[in-house]
Amino acid sequence: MKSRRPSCTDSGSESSEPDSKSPEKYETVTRRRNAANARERKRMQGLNTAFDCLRKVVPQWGQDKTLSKYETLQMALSYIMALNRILTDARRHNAPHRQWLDLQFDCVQPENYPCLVRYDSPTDQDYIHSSFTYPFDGHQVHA
DNA sequence: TAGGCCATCTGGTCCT
DNA sequence: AGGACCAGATGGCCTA
Repeated sequence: MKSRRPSCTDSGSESSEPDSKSPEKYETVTRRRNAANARERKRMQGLNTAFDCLRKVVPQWGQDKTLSKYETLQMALSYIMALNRILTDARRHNAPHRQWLDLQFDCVQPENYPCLVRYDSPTDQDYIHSSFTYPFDGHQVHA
């Protein structure tokens, strides 16, 4: 995790000038602003923690570079749709053998990444690739 | 150097 | 009144 923002002081509010007519009011405004900044920082950190959790669950091709927030959301969306499709197809084909369903879930387990899937056959490979369509091109979601 | 991504600050709005 | 959430602005870091 990068630590940033060396140019701005941690306390913030240097740039803005609260009403300086009353020193007390100035202090109150400054204190509240700093508190709000701290809360916002904490909130964003929580959000980033959530993104990190999501990145761990979501497939990630090529581990050299972490997904951006936008990419993570897109990937999560695509991942959910892929899983949903697997379930739908299982129902449609009446899934006579639970083994089949297990195989599909096996194929999209995160621990199998970055390859994404464990291919048992060329057919499986095609199926999963068609199920999982993260839109690297143009950030479009293909349903 | 430009563009992408990000952290932080800030003011506004809504809710408790 | 104060906290949570949000979006815009700003500036730093990194990579092609």
